[in-house]
Amino acid sequence: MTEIKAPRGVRDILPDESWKWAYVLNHAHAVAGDFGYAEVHLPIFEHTELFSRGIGETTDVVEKEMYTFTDRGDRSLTLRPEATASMVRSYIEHDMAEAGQPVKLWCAGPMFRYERPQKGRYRQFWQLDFEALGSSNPMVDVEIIELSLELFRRLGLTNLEVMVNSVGCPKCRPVYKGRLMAYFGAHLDTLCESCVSRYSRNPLRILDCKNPQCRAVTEDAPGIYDSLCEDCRTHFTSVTDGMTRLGATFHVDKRLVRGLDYYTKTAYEVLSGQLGAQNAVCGGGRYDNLSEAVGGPALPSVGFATGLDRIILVMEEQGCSFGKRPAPLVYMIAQTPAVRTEAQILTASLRRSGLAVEMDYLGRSVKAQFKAASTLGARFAAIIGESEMEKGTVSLKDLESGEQVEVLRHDLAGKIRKLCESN
RNA sequence: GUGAGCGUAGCUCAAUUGGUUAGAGUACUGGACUGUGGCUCCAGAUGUUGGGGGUUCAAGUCCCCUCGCUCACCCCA
Repeated sequence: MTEIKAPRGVRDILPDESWKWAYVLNHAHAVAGDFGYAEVHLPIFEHTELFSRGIGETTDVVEKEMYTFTDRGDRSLTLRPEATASMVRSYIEHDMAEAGQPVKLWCAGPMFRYERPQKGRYRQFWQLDFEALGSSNPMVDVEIIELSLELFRRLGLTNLEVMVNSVGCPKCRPVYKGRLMAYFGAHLDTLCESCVSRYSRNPLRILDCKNPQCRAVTEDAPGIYDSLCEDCRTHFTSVTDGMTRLGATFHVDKRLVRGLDYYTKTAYEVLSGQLGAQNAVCGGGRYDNLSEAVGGPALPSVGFATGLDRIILVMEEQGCSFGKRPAPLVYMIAQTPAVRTEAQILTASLRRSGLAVEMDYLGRSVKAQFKAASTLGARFAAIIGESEMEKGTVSLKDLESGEQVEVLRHDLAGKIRKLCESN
């Protein structure tokens, strides 16, 4: 029998790494609290229709990256490739319009896209997703962007680039699209093969092609600002003004477009040079028409998603702190086989008083148990041997200072606490 | 889906123009130190060389297929 391995593009987050994930998630919880976003837990699969209609039939995500399957009830279901559509679905389904607007929600969890794995890109990857639903106020756009930046600030990330743009709305985007097509139509022979196909499907995407020849052409392409309608123009100005007021550093990038159809007005990305080709740590923007696209009421909203795997990758490359790796406070050492049962009783009683305690189950030598205590990063070793057994005591060694005291068994937890406080 | 590079012990890597029993470091276990960690020394255990086929007297090494990993295109978090 051949060894079964994890499927391509998915991975195990093992103890060496999982504590770092917890660190980042803790900060996400804290920031969400400070900004007034409530956590929700959404399903990992939805009706395929939610994504095909919400994200857009002709997007790459829907066309070739979804994990779609039929269940036993013959329903077409899809592992979520992103969370925004589910958020909107949930808002509509639970009539959140009744609550004060905007409704501010966030969630964390795995997303699934069938793509060729590479640095910072997995088939199952975690996103933190924040959404403010039910407001068209540009100040909410500013809050969303500031929220993402504050999270990165608290995590100690540096050298991030914030790119902002407006992608217009159904009123003015067609106008811009027309102007783009008129422009690119005259340059079709110089564009790369995929840009030629983009020309007919979604000419805006030609703008972020990395091909040098295409870039040269897009350099002189008409910018979207001249085509924006009054509403989109003032909205965009309000957003950039708001960010400037908050002291945020950002670049207006007229090439920034989105691969998902639902974006309107504000689009933004946070980039890091540490991620290789997959350089987006965070992406988001406004999506005033997503709700209607999936059959809901008008619901102007703005939000962002950030990749947890990528955040951690960048943090590691930048040498950011993840706090302290969890370690036992006390390692219980049994000198002889005869006192092992006693060691377990002591371990249990310390744990019941809320202390992190570890002990040996391999019957290893005292020396090896001390070694394990050091390796695990325990602050104290509690030693119980024949003489302690007789006297009803435990020896307690501070592994940092090397000092050792002998205390009565029922004083052990108190003594440990006292030593922790005085230091 | 396309392209390039790479698969040897749990991990990081050796192994001459193809050459006989595939090694070292690290980690692990034990000992030196029979009740005390980090340092040092000694000993022990560990492999279908990713899998399959071919060439050859002989394959970890060369060829083909396959699987996987990595990076890039594409797309995005």
